[in-house]
Amino acid sequence: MTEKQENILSAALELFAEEGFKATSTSRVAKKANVSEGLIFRHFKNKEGLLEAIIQKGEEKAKLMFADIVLETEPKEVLRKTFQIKDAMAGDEKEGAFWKLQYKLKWELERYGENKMESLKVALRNAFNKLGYEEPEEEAVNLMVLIDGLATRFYLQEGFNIDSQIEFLYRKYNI
Amino acid sequence: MTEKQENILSAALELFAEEGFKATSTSRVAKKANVSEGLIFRHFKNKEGLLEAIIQKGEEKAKLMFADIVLETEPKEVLRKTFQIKDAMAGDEKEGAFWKLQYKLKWELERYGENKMESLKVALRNAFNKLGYEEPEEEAVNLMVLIDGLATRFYLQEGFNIDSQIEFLYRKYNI
Amino acid sequence: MTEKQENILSAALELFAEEGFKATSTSRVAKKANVSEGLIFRHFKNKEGLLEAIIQKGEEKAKLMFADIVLETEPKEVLRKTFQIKDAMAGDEKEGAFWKLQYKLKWELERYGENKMESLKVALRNAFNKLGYEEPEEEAVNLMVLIDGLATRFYLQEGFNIDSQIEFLYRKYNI
Amino acid sequence: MTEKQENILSAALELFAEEGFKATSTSRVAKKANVSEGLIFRHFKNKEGLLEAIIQKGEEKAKLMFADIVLETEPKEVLRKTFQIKDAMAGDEKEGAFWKLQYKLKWELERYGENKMESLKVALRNAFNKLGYEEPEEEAVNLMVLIDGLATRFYLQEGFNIDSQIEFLYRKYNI
DNA sequence: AATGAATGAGTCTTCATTCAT
DNA sequence: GATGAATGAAGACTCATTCAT
Repeated sequence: MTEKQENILSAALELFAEEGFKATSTSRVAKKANVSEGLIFRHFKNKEGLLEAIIQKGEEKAKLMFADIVLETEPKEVLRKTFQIKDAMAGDEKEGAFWKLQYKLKWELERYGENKMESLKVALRNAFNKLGYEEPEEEAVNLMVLIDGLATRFYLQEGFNIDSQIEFLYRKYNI
Repeated sequence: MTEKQENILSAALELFAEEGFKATSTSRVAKKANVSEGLIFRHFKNKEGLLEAIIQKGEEKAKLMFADIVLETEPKEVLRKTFQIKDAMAGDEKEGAFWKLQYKLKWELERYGENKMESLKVALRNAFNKLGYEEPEEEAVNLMVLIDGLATRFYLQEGFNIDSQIEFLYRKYNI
Repeated sequence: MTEKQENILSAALELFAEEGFKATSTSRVAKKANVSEGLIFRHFKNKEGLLEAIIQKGEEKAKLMFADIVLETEPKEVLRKTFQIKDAMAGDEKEGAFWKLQYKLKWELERYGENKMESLKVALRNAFNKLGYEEPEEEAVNLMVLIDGLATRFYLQEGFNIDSQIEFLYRKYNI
Repeated sequence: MTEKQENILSAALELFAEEGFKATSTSRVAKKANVSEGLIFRHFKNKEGLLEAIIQKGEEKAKLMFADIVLETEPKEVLRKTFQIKDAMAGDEKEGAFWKLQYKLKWELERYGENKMESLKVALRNAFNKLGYEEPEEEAVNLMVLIDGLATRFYLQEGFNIDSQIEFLYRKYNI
């Protein structure tokens, strides 16, 4: 992967996350990456190919994060680590942009199955089970839904204080 | 408001909700509304003017719904009615499309302040207060965030069982 | 059919006939027709749609010409009229261009069935039959093949004297 | 001439003959020849240089064929050998493609003078003269025109029975 | 000799918008 | 109020060609 290829990838990631996939023109990506427009197509074939490449690259990072949660045995730690997803979302430009892109794409393309979340659900269900919750399955789903909501607010509602809200959840879940 | 104007409005509502604002061309709106493309601009000036008109029209419906919740004094009823937002989201084509559009636009344009939700928050805070919750403000915000998450799932995750999840919440909130 | 539409059509006809279909850019057609490039697509949908429109329009002219031959009962007159196809090929800019286009397209796109020539073959076979030729079918095909050859030379070989060659054929066929 | 150079040449020959010169991209030639695109330009300078090389290589083959006809003294044999051009057109992939390319290019680029055919005309004129035809010059031209027509049909009209047509000509010319 | 990265000009096409009628 | 013709700018993508290695 040449330097220019990397430039394209990260320029596109930021622009897609900021403006959306359709709304971002390949010419703007090229300009931001300081690259001729044609090069995008030579390397990624399509605008979609470009998107695919971005996603695939990020997916690996995501898997690592989930793996860390899934392997955790201490139930409270599972919950705590789950809430730390927020740190990824608020991470450096590239990491944060990637997570924002995930949600943007969900809404724009209605693509991206939740199946890759399945392992997280299993981990959460186990954790809630161990913690004695009566409906661990529902609790797990509920928590994941809540995280989608938090992401929505975090990315879209200017001034939303996600930290205080997460602290509240720490208290609520007693962790 | 002539019939053709209405046609344009509802055609645009559906298309914007389905495909997104940018991705929907005025020509497709015109075709779906059985109207010449020029007419859109005569009536709404802009593509954005068209969006504005849709939003404004829907806003009124939304206000009515929130008003009903805000005026409610029985705290458990406040919660129950809040969860009934789901029925609106699952409503007939136009109502459902309108709510979907709200979220789509949030992500696409990152516009639409939450201020119109402020009244709902107040109502929920009061309700949680009356119900003896220790942190009514945080509980209110938490519930609203949860609703955003539920909407995300409802619209995007094929096969998501929102009803069972809401029933779970009924139990959780003991209503 | 507005004036601009006609302009597009005849500009395209000339350019396609001169340079070929693929080699002619829609932007050059637009420029030659004094028209915005977009208009081509509004009226003809595609570059191919434009070609289709040209062909269909010319096809009618061709049918008329063949009809005149087919209805002729005097066999020598049938042959004479067949050779008059040359006058069409050498006709005014539009007519000449149309016939040239036919051959260009044959070679460029390998499209255009000969079935529309079938009626001409029948007429020629009958004529040769009446004139006592022993193999009227083969004579008919041979003459049509010869005409393809003449067209090839007429359009491509600078300085080819088609008239003297046709006069020779008049003598050969004794007409 | 290295092996890769040969690969390029024959890949280009086939593609040009199949799709036309303009319609064939250098990238497709490179792909078909299993060669980097740059190599085409290193060896042939231009896309046109590539064409030139193909033509020049083929020209030699053509000269050999014509030479055989020209040196023939028996007039009927001259005619017979002329009709055997068909065997070259129907020859193996490379030989057939080369002849098809000749005609394709005639129509696409309107290049390729007939002067290289001049020697064939002389041979035919002599033959017709010896055979006692009254207008040997015109007969010669006529036959060559006919061959262009036969080529047109052979390459473009699916199902055209060129053999039966040539047999008919054998009878007609009494050879 | 050979590659593969890189480019700039050009291709077809779509889009929001204007205007005469 | 309503149409449909018309446009200019921008969109994704392709192409012949160059150049460093």
